[in-house]
Amino acid sequence: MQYWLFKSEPDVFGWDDLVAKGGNAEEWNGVRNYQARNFMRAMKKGDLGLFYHSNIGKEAVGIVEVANEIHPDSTTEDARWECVDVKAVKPLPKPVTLDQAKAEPRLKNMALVNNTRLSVQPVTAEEWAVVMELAGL
DNA sequence: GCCAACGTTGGC
DNA sequence: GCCAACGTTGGC
Repeated sequence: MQYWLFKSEPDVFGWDDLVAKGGNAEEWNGVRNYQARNFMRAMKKGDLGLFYHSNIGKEAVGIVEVANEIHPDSTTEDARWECVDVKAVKPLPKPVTLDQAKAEPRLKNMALVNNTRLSVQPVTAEEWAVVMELAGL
């Protein structure tokens, strides 16, 4: 069981959009970065992830689950690009902001803090536990 | 809206 | 295989 973080601009596709799928899986397409794709390749069905809003909000707002493992990205003909499917699990009672993550010493090594441009990234079990604590779970 | 960081592309 | 040019992301 691994933990991940998925970034999305909420004005393009936000947490509310995923929740609106009613628990159905949504293709996490549009990733055009090898590092991010490689992380998706490593994902297993049932892995959990944070849903993070970039630009607007800059906070983790919900928990998602990997519903389907890596497969071709339906939005491109380019076979290099693959993606997983995710579904909404539950919202965070208290969203965890980027500022909070930066201010929290136990999260100082998070990719979210150090590698801002990486749109799909791993989260350690320790970091996950801290985020859950900050989120009120 | 700007800019820094970073990744990719393409000429040599 | 190097590196300059360019494009994109995302915080501010």
